[in-house]
Amino acid sequence: MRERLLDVYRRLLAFYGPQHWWPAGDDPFVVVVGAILTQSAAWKNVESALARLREDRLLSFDALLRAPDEELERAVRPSGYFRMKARKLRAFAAMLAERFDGRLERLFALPVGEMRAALLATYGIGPETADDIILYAARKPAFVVDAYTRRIFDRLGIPPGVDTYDGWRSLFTDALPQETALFNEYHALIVRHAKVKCRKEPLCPGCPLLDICPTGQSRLAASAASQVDRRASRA
DNA sequence: GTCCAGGGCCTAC
DNA sequence: GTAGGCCATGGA
Repeated sequence: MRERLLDVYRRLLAFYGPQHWWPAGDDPFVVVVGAILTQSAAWKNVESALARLREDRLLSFDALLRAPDEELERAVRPSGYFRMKARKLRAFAAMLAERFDGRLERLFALPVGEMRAALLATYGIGPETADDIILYAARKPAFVVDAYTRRIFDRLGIPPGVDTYDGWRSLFTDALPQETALFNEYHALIVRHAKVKCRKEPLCPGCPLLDICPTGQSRLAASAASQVDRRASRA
């Protein structure tokens, strides 16, 4: 499995190049806020919400704690689900204040398993957002599984042991070397690939995974066959 | 007008 | 334990 997963990774990296997701140097607190705001939202809308939060000087845990509901909601509005997301941001800030003296580095100093448990116990942080935060903000190895990951690997005929979030996650974490940089780039490449080629209505011609993808091959075979049919019926 | 985007919570069965 | 509804804006 390790070689299959690395093969997919190498193909995607060669085709799309590095994605530069949340590079080192980005403020980890902003990365956490972005991870929450991006839940079921387009990244462009998240950027506009982050810009408003920055303008309103709300990008700190104590500002998130103190800001009136309306102010916080107005700032995060562009990212959608704005009432829920304002509540989630405040819940994260409250957790940080209560358990870690408001210091992100204390949360991030925990062993990954404990950090993940603390995040999952926080309102609004589910498994994907928790792994997002561990990987891109704390910069420790956690593989982020999203709907794109499931779709792409399902089409590749690479199923998880169990069809749950943790089942999908261990498909990767059990087989791959535990390297933050690898997990970071792999997830970003999966998202890119899902947007460019492996969409709900996939664009298989020219796909870098085509020769290892049974779904893509059968699609192309079917479309080639239907072209032959059309030519035959015209003749 | 319809669909979807870097999910998670809550309720009902 | 899980299927289904709900949360909501902005761009294609």
